[in-house]
Amino acid sequence: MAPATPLKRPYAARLPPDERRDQLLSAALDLAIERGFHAITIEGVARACGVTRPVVYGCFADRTALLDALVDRSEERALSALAAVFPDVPADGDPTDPDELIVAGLDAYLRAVAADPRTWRVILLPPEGAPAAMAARTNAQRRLLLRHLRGLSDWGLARRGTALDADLFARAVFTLAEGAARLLLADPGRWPVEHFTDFCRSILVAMRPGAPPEPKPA
Amino acid sequence: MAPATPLKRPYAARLPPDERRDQLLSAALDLAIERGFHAITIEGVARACGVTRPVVYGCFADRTALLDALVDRSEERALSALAAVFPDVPADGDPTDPDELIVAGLDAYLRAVAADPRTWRVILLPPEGAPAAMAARTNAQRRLLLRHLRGLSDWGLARRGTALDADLFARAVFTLAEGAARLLLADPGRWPVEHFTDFCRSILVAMRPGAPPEPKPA
DNA sequence: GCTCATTGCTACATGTCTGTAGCAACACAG
DNA sequence: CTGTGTTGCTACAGACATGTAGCAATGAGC
Repeated sequence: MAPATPLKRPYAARLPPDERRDQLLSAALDLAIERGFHAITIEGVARACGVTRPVVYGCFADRTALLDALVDRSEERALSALAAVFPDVPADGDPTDPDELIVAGLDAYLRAVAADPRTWRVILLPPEGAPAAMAARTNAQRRLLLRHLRGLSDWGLARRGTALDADLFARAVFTLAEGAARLLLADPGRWPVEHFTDFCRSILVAMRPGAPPEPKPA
Repeated sequence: MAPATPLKRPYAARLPPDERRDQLLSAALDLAIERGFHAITIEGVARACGVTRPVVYGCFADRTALLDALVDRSEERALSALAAVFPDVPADGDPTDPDELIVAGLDAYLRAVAADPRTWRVILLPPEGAPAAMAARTNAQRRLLLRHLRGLSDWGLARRGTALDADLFARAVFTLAEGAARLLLADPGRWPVEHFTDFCRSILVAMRPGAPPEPKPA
């Protein structure tokens, strides 16, 4: 009989290894987001690409290598987005307003998250079954980021003349920013970014020291 | 030969079903905390109690039922702890200071978490492989709690004369409280509870409407 | 059109966990 | 000490995912 009814599988289109690799990673990410990481099975990823298991093993040594590659890619994307978001600690004479620095940073961060939700979902709202290695790596990056925010806080609180624990302040800002990002991801469309930045600005304004001290002693 | 060397298994002590059930659940919780939920395997739980698999099946219909029971127990414990923490919305004439209400609530919450870390760890720092059903249930409870906090915020912000979005304020307080609790759990001993309550009080004091420059940015 | 390196497929062997059936040890009542 | 019900054990069968070996289809270059 002619192969008019290729019941099993219609011999998938051939792809060069690099493209296949990318395609498989994207499919794996979709599976993780929609049905959890435990749904990232060799068979599952292969099916999602209309391909059989040995094809996956052609691109990744084993399931662990696939997951590692997925985490690598997400981390890479997130970090490159973050690099554009966070300002350096301003120099001594810099006239930048600390409050506006925070608001601008929050705005940029939230827009970056909204612009690439698939990547940030995996980081901020880890789907079921996320590998421990991934949590470890995102937490390591969080610590680095926190260190940077701590530097900014030292500078900003001093400049503002606000007497607050800089460590906890940095952590609070970070926690709230991630919380806002989670709301954005969980319910896109409901929360315009300005909703959060306006709120942030209101709080900072409310916290303005009523009688501002001397701007700088030299 | 005498059974001097019971190589395989020394016939575990017999327990009535209720006690066995509790023991199995505790062992499962330990496994989840130490090695992730995927380590909760029938065999693993049984071994941890010095028992064989059919004993587990005597107490739970299957693995899913075991996990459900574990989630039930955690939820129950957490909710009964929370019930003692959160105050009702004060009546109209009540002279309670809103800021002190927040600080006292935070204090009580953090102490409740510190008093039962195994329960709260599972909720606030879900180990690897946590079942989606569990996340769904804790999130449902979070929504309820948030509703209550929203009521308190409406009252407190009005009474204080602070013009802030009550919904976001409630969410912010909740997010920060959970963040503080996570720090407590992740690194017990490093963070005295007063560290957080003092910081919280400092912020609220700084936000006292002493000299609000302009209420709204046109 | 043929050749041949490349890409994908079928089929197998293995390991780990689940869930069940039927037997064996214990301990308490009398 | 002996019966009897309860609790635990050994042993089996099946599901599902992994990872591998060897064959088959494809299509670009001559």
